[in-house]
Amino acid sequence: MVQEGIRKGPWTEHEDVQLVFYVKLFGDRRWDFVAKVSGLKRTGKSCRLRWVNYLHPGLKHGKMTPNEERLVIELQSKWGNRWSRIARKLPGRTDNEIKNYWRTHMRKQAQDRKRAVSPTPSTSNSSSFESNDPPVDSMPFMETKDRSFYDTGGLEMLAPRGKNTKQEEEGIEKGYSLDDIWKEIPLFEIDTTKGYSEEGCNFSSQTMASPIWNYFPDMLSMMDEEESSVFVPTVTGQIFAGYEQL
DNA sequence: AAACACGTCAACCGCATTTCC
DNA sequence: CGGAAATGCGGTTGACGTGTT
Repeated sequence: MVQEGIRKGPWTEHEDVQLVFYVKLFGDRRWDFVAKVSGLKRTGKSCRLRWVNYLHPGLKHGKMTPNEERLVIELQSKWGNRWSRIARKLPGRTDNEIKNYWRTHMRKQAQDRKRAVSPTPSTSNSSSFESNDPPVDSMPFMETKDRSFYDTGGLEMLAPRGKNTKQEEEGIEKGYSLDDIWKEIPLFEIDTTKGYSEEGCNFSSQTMASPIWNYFPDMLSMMDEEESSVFVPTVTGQIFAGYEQL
């Protein structure tokens, strides 16, 4: 699959919209297929990454809470750099995010250590949590099943999680600019009178991190039927008029 | 106000693992 | 069962934003 003209670098808003749309249609498993069918000049790999790290509904985009930070540190000391595994214990956080956090954390720590070449080497080890903290498994917000949370596998994600409300608030506090971005996506050209009305949209900011979902409320409920291929030409034709590369 | 240093984050790359035929 | 393709994971990099001098 040597695709010519593969795009790299930052994703545009339009690409995001397009990707979300097609992931909703075909699920988040067949990335090569999604990449091809969407007309995005991206590799399946790249699409997956974008989805997992940025577009997936339920992602938290704000700063890590102290609890999360603690958990990351503890789990890292327990499991090492198994970022995706650690991420599974932190709903709404991605392995990439955690990895990034850890790097920053370690750098800071290294600097601190350098500075304070400590006279009291009393267990100022990399993991100051090793002994004192309660077992991770007993922590309250570890309810995620072992399955990766960004494993939407289709429709499951649509069920309200009802867990993120608080974090959403925190996200807002951080000036979560995605909202703004999404609002400007020229997608509203979708004729909302044709079945994409805003009523009936249960998702809203409560459960969905990405406002993109507001644009596809009804479509989301159609996702079960993977074979919505009939749906594709019509709807996408409307939405992405001028972008069809199918 | 400009230059520099530092931190953060998105995205790429290569390798490993899993799935499919 | 073996090979090819797809997917997942972890390491790394580069761009950008912010703080400091």
